Amino acid sequence: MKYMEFKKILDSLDSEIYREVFQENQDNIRIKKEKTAVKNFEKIFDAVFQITYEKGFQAMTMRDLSSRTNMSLGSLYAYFASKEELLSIIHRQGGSMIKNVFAKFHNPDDPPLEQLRSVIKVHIFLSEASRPWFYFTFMEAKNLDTEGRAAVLSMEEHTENMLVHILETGEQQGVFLKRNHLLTASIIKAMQQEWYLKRWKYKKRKISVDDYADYVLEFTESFCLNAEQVKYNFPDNSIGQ
Amino acid sequence: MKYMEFKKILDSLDSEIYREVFQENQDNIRIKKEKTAVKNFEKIFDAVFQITYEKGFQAMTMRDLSSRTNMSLGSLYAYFASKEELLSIIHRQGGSMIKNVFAKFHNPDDPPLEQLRSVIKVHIFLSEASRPWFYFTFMEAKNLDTEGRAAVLSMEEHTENMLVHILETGEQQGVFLKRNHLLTASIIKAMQQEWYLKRWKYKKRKISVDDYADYVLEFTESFCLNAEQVKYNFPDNSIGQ
DNA sequence: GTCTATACACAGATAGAC
DNA sequence: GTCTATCTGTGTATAGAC
Repeated sequence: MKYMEFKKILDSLDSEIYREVFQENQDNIRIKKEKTAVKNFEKIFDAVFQITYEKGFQAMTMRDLSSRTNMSLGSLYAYFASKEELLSIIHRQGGSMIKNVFAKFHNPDDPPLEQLRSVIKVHIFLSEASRPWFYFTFMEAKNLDTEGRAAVLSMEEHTENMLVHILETGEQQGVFLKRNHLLTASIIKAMQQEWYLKRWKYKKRKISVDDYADYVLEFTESFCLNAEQVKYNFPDNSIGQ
Repeated sequence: MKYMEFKKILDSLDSEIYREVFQENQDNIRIKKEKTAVKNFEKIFDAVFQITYEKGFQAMTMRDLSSRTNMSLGSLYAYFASKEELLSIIHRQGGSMIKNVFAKFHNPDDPPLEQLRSVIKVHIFLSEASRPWFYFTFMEAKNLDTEGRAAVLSMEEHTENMLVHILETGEQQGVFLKRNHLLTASIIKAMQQEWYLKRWKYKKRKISVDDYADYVLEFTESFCLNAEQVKYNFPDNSIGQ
């Protein structure tokens, strides 16, 4: 799968996000018209991502946010009760979106090698499509309350466990080598993270997200794959699609 | 090399750091006695690292710092002119320390494979020994002024170029495979970074820094090493020490 | 729903006694 | 060198007109 295909499928879901934000917080905000709320939540979120990328959430003042959105302070507070709640809304919303996408693209009945490739690619592609959110979550997690931090950690563990399970199944089937699968999973996650934390670097070097994902796959497979078994299953050079 | 050996060598240099901080900033601070300054700079730096790890530098107030160090606000301002200058001092000092250590442990005349192993290990070991500083630099880099950010980036490029050079030399000698060495270097850096960004995770799982460094090496070598050439050079199983 | 004006708290920083 | 007390700016948040 290439990034463009992924993006197309994703976009068909994407428009729902801000409607969800409105509906989930309907009781706590003063805005009643869905159309207005959706339009402005999008504007607010985008501005938060921009400013936070430049100087961090703590350093962002409500006046920064006001001037970037062209909304007054008073208006902003009609959409959320406090700066801290805004942080919490962004986190919650992003988290639920991520989970949905993963569930949609993951098929536990595929053979392990295919699952491994798919999980790695989907994670990198998703972090490309929603880079502001991934970056934001990583950098601002420490500003969350206890509950929020727990949610971030549980997500981290969830994706790691997914990888471990795939690697173990593959090992049992003789496709993957015997390794410390938990450590392998952590290192794969580190490579995925690299993409959204340092994207400016790859942009400068004209490395596309497809290039990067393929390289991560190659790196990972050279370590995990049982070469004998693979030769047996794929006698021609169809490996790597 | 094991972490313990590395740490012993490092400690013999380490005691100098706070004396350097004093001497380099002697003109800008009101404290005149070296002994007092050194003792308190150490206390201040440690407190900053602790608090920043919990909530970030922006969110740290001078009053937080005051109560954590048991020094009054007035006293603190005898050691630096402003909160921003404190940030700058910490960054500058750490940067110069890192460069010294790298220079001390890197021998460009060693064979490429040995250099690769050494650079990877030294980086991980150093980030273990000075984890608060590495973590601080990564998370707080965006709060620096233009000059400071440029320094961080140049350090990042410096270590990456070191790796690229080693991989190229090795390829020419037939020890390493032909790869996109710049991408390989970036991914190695991502694996190194994982250690100091997520150290709590490995502590929980009882993975030591030696375990982790060895795993990174194994991972990297399975991708980079030219298996034929290695067999030729090391007919027995002495590989990996 | 959005605005301006403002309350109130708390941050960084300094003065000056000891 | 260190302290307490205090100044001053700026941040979050709200009240109330439109």
